[in-house]
Amino acid sequence: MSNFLDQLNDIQRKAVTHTEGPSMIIAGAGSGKTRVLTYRIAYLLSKGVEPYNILSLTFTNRASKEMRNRVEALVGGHAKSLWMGTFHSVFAKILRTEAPKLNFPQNFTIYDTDDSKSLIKSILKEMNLDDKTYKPGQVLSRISSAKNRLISWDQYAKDPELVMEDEATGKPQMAKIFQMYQTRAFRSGAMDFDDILFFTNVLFRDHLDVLNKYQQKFHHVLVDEYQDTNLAQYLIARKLAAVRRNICVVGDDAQSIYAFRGADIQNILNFEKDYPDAEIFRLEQNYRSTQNIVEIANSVIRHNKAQLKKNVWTSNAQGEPIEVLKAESDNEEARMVAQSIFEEKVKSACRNKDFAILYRTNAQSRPLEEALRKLNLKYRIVGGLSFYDRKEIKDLMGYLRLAVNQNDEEAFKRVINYPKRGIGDTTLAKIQVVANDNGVPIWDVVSNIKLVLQGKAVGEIESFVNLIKSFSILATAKNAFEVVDHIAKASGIVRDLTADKSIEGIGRYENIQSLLSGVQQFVNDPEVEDKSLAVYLQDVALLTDEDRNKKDEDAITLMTIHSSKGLEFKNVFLVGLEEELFPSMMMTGSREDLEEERRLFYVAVTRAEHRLTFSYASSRFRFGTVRPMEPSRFLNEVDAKYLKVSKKLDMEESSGMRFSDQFKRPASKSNSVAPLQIVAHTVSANFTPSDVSKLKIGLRVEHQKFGFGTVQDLDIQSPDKKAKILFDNHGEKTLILGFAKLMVVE
DNA sequence: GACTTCGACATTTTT
DNA sequence: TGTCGAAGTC
Repeated sequence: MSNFLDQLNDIQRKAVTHTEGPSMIIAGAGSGKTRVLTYRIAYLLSKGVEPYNILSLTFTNRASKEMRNRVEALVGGHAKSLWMGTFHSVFAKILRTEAPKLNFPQNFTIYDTDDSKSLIKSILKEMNLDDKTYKPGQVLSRISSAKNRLISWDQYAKDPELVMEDEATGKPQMAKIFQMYQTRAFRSGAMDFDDILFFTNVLFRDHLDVLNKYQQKFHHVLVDEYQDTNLAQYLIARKLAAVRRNICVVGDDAQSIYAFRGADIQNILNFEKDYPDAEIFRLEQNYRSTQNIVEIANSVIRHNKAQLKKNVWTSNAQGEPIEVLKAESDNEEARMVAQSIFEEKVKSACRNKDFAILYRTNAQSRPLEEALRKLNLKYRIVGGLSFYDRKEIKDLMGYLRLAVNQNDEEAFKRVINYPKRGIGDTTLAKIQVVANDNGVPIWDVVSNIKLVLQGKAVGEIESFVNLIKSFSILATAKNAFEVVDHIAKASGIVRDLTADKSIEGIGRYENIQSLLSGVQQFVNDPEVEDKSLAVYLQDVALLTDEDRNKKDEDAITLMTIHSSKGLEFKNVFLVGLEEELFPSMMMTGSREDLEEERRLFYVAVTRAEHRLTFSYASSRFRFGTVRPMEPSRFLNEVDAKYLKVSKKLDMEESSGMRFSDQFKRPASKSNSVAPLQIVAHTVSANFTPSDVSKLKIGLRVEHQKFGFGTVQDLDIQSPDKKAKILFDNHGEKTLILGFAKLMVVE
């Protein structure tokens, strides 16, 4: 028992053994955070705490699965009864038992984002609103962020500030849509992702007996990735820990990258205020990466203002410099990356799975895939189009959901006419109107369809209703696999798919088979007690794709930086380091947004153990055309002494040059594909950079590389002072004055 | 009601 | 690029 404590450094051990009272572990990247968490749980168990009295919350299924495995490795079987999972899965489970208290059915459906959007679309249509002003995605994220802040629709409608914002953006009906959305979801017996957290809060607020039950139950509450909690999650954790006060949060403010989803970095920054008696542990030694990588990460994150004090260091080797690949196009970038992986594999006998390619957006994966395929390098893509997003899977899931919860409107609309049974939009619209007018679920209308309609549709609907009824009866009687197997056939989906002999058709059929084998696994899993379809659906609704193909095949990993959080690789390629792509165009507006992008960059860099490679291209296929790209400002922020540029550079004297200047290129005049002509500028002999304060709008200036130009605009308020300059030969550029050297021409 | 065609459109991150 | 919706046709 004490032996496993020996595997920890001093601070780690203190963090593990300090079990009474609140504590916060600030865990720098690669500092053994998961190890501390799992050892802490193992330590608690060894002290006699029962596993079902420990609640451990994570953000991703992957993290919770990994933690469970590692705890199990330490303490064996009784790790199984730990309450360990994502916020969403743990509280969906609790809500399932407490659902009647909130007037939700026990078998409530969980709407995914598509369901939510589709519901919003129908509401817009019914309200006769234009879905161009009210973009469903935007409406949803507005509703979502309200719920993350625990604002209900009626509070929303009463909030003058929110209403004014909506009026200012030309969306006065937003509050009404919000109301309709909640009403309809409720009527469908459905919660979306945000509702799970929102209604957990409602449950704990309105039913103190329930809150008390769980407060007594959970002697210890652990929260991983605390910097990513939103208000709803924060309050849940705080309430649950309010009585016993054994709350331990782990996080790294430098890795907070989910503000767009309502995460509030203040939660971690204010922990000490919330719990003045909290013990704080700082894990600052990085065991993962080389010195170069750690230092380059530090040098970038230093540009951020809001941070907790910490000093990440490592005793690892210096390591290789960070290589920078400079390409003409996205395709060339991809080829260079693939080539580099190929060579490194030969050189250092690495395996495919030692490599990861990280990018900002999923769309960037295509050229990379192509290049890897050409070199016969095996890869796998994490994220992107999920298995569960595929049409055929959604169709089948629609039937399954209906079998469990007939009020599920989105499922109903999805399958009522698939496979085709002659029930079209017109009929559906009529039914919808009746349902709305009477405030009842669609199902109530269709099961009494004769009262509403006549004609040939009636027969079709009746047989559909009977079909679903038979599924529903089956669903309570048999296990999930038997039910799904039957429904796949009886619904006609299998027949429809097997009729299609095209390659895609066969693929779709295979996906159905693959879903079936997933259900089989679920049924065969000895840890699953209740093998009903209802439980299966609850599980699967919160699952993402990664959780399926967990096979550790030997493949290069391609993924977004976001999904790389928490992982590590020997060799990391961070690609697409270009302005407007990374940092993303949408994130350069405010300092907060830009800082989040910088943290994202930090996360990417710190995934690497030995070797880190940056790459960027000077043109990229985006928005349907080839567009010229500028190197990312982040390249200018890293300390140049750690970098090694591999491609030949623009010939330039190194004397007095900052590395960052190497990344500057003239702007192209048009969006043409042609490589850019670099017009060299010979610096005047007397060139001495002028002080920033000398700059004024309208003045003539000289730049080392861009030559002469006129100052158009100045921004010396913000931390990175900028000047917009119209160069005679290079067009307009916005320069960061910290790097660009400008001389005022007298 | 089903199927086709065309044009507009937008492309950040995810439980 | 590829998806989606609207409009037109059978």
